[in-house]
Amino acid sequence: MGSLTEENYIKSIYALSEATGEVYVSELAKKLDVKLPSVNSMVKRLATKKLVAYAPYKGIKLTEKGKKEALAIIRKHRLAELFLVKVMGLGWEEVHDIAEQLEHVNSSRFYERIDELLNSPKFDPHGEPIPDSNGKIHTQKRTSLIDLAEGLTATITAVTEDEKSFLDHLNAKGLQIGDAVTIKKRELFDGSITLQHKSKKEILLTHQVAERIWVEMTVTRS
Amino acid sequence: MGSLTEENYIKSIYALSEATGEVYVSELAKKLDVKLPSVNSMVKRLATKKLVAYAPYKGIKLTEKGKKEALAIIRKHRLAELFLVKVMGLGWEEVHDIAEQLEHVNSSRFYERIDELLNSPKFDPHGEPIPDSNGKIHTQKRTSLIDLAEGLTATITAVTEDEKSFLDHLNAKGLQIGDAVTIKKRELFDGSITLQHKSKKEILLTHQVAERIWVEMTVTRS
DNA sequence: ATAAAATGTTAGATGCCTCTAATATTTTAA
DNA sequence: TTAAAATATTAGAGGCATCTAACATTTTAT
Ligand SMILES: [Mn+2]
Ligand SMILES: [Mn+2]
Ligand SMILES: [Mn+2]
Ligand SMILES: [Mn+2]
Repeated sequence: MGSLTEENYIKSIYALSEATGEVYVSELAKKLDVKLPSVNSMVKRLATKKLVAYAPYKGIKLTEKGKKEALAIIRKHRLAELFLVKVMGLGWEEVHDIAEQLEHVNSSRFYERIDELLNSPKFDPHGEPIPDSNGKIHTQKRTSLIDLAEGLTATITAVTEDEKSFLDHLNAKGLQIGDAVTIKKRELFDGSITLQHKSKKEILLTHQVAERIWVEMTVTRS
Repeated sequence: MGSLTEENYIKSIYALSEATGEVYVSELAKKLDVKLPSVNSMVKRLATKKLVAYAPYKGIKLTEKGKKEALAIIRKHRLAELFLVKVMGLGWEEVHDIAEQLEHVNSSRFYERIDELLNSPKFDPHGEPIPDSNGKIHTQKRTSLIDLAEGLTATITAVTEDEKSFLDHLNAKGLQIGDAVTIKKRELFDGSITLQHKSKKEILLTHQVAERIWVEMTVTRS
């Protein structure tokens, strides 16, 4: 295992490569909030350790070894988040920051027990899939709320952010994973969406918020 | 809060000062398994930060600020250990190493919840007192097994080590905190002790082991 | 009072991780 | 095809935490 810093680089490279394919040194610098030369030298170190392959102007790519390490850290992060919610009773909006620390705990026993206590869970509290202990991850195809036509009903399965401010916002709106929602109105002007919620309340979401919410279409029978 | 390294220095200084009064740079070096000059420069840094007062050849002393920080870390360590045993179902012999990592987690929510779930516990799984959130700690006067006369009965309240090998040894002997034991025989030659245990078995302990076990005299009525 | 033992310091270096300032290369767009 | 934009590198430095090698001071025991 590498240092804490190294682990955070690997994790960020993985996340960015999922989102955008290539990862540029400059992107990584922005994500990690460090300056370019810092990233440059770390990427060299990671390349020496065969954790990444790097070609300037072409981007950084994790090697198999790097990918495996990334998935191990993500597994620990997500297991920790779910544990904090299910076993310790914390809110889904407050677990990410703690998991950022717990993901670096080096103890197979600790994570074995968490996995057992949660009965080998498949999803974290934000609907993100938890890689299994071999690093296998089930990526689902996802539909965003903004891609749903008026009148359709769907179930919220995940959100793409675990930043506290975003989750606080959803809490305030009364939205949770598992909730069924119907698209009442889509505004052409600003992309905002009005939902009909099980609570009978109508909920207005801006485009910015709605696009971060993933849903699964509710099966409709004739 | 300081760095992880700094926290470990503070904690070790506290532990050594409990055991021996003064703490010499050389002692600390041995305990932390680093060389003298490393300790020398760190102690200077800690002194700059007003965490310790240091006089060469006289020893290192924690300031009030340093003591407060030490107790906060010890509190987190011991809460974590008990949590790992009581909530997560790990054995008392395997929790110390994990707690060494968890004690550095920076999250008041995390430790608040642990404290609540455990109902503000007073002792860790090895019988060590848990400082309260203000750093107040209840130090008990302790009697070692080796100071008990033949024929007396006492209850095991704590052990002075949480090293795995020592606890594995006690597990193998079938001894736990809370067990009542009677001194059957004390050997003059090597200081070893034979116990009568609730399990009806007789247990032989070397001096080295017995001196690390604390007991409370069982009240005897006439 | 002196020598021995215990305790501590300085100098100089290294690895990790970061920075600013200056410069370089590659890609893309006019 | 050249200029602009995007991307990246080098040089030189600093803080933290560690080391080895050499040297220094204080305490203690004789
Ligand atoms: Mn998270
Ligand atoms: Mn999550
Ligand atoms: Mn411990
Ligand atoms: Mn303990």
